Amino acid sequence: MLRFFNTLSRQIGEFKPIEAGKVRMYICGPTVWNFAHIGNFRTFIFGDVLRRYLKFKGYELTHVFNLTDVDDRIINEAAKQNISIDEFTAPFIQYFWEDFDALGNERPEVTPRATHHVPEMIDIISTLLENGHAYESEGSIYYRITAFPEYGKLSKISFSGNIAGGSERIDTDKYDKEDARDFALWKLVGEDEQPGWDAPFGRGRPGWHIECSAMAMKYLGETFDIHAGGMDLQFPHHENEIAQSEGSTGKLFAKYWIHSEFLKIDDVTMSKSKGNFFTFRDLKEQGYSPLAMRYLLLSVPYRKQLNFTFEGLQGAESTVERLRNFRHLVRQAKTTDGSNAEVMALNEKALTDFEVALDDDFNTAAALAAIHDMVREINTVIANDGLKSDDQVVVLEAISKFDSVLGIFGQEENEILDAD
RNA sequence: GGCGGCGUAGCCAAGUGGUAAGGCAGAGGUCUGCAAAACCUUUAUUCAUCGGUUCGAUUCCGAUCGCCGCCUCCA
Repeated sequence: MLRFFNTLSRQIGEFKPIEAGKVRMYICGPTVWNFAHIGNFRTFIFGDVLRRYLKFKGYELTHVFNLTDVDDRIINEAAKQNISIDEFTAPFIQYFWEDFDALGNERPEVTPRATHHVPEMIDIISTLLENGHAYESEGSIYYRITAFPEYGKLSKISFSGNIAGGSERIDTDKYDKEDARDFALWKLVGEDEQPGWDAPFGRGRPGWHIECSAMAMKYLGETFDIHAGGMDLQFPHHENEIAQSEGSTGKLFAKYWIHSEFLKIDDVTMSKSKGNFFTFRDLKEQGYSPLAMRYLLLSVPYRKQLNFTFEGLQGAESTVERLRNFRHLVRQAKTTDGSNAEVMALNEKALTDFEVALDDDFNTAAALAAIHDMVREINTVIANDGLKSDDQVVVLEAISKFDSVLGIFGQEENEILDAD
């Protein structure tokens, strides 16, 4: 029975999809203004494991993973280079998918781009204007938070207690909003200014949050099962998505919310703004393998902060090598007919432990331990007694099952050795 | 100021009211022509500190210290 932590309820509970046997899931993807760093990939790799595990559990999955290809950073960078935002983002989109694939992630069913869904965003904004959840001010459109009493239900942020320590940031807003918390749905853009889209309420460009609402509801419906993303998106991004979506439909937006924790480096959050980040390419150039990076990022459960160190990455490299050697050893083992009860039992136990671990809030650390236990024990059997033909088959099947979820064994590179 | 999380061996890390999974690194050994791989043994009387509850706490409660995050663009 799959159980996991739902940010909405702040509790671990059983997963019950809206429609039996099917899961509709949305995960916030990258803003393609730069190379994604491995902190970003921690979330995306976890999302991939989440995706694969749902399939492992037999669910039919529709997984939407968006690309944000319009925002202030992109507009500014494109302007600096005097090119369109599409020209600016094109290479980063390509790099992103290259890195995403190289790290062993499966492509989601739908990977929409924000700029291709502006009409959908305009529709939602129109609805919000009609039903009083949005208003116009100086040509831009803002969300009226007072019209959505449940605002704050995801992040549990209380606005009654004032933010004495840091409120000056909110109050410095230069726009004319009814309430400091209100956020932009549509930003006014001049006639010649790019990028800009025509809407019934004026030429402009979408706010960040509305993108995800529009893409999620377009492909998954007004209510869907799981919405995931990084911790930092919990507020305000996800809170605002809920406000926009539920404000326009009057229905529950997402039933389960999952947030993955940060990657830290030297005990500080790895982020572009802090400048302390490594991209996939940085590490690749230094000779580290994608499998080791993936292993390292999965070795700590997703709800716990992970401190990135090169010592840890080096260790992951050794560990992955050991796992790959094991598979190779099993494949190569000279077998005799029949089966060994001990191996069969070890195999069963590993599969059970693996599933129990992941059923328990996606405990990848415990799932890996289950694999290691099996590897060690069966290595011993191989060293002492050799392998029976049936053992070989079931063990290879088990590895394949583990890897259908985790993706840490990688491709078979030494097929020549197994050519027989 | 508000809210949340964390503190387990050299490093990463799971976990439970009954006496510490797993991985990496280190040490010794087996195997091997050498090496690699693999295997075996070994590495926390102890789970930040101090109290409390309990027959018994790392696990529950309280306090303290330390670290991190969100409240502002960020996976």
